[in-house]
Amino acid sequence: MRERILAAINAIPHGQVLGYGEVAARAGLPGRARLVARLLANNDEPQLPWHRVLRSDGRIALPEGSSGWHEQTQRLRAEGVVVENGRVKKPAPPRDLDAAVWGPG
DNA sequence: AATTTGACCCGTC
DNA sequence: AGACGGGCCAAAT
Repeated sequence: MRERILAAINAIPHGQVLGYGEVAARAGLPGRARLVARLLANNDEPQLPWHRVLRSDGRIALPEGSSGWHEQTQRLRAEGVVVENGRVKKPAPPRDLDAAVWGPG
């Protein structure tokens, strides 16, 4: 299942972000958000786009001021994501409502 | 083995 | 927006 979660995180498109819960759900593990967090805390894959994973509030999960916090903030900004005061604005919502309902197509 | 801890989430107030 | 309680599960004490 670990690979499942890693795959879900790897599946996050550039410039888009996802919540732990959503990642867990996409990985087939609804309610196991903490498990995702655990994996990231023990992330072995250096290329893993962990910076695209946020809290459901759109806030960065790491404590503000910590190196990881800066890391995630910078990486997100590098992808065009607007980060302010440790929180992400508009957590990459679908542009079209139809697309959200009917899927990306 | 019991309790605490941790990159969390949801409903409710 | 923020605070509370309940759920979830594996590692660390």
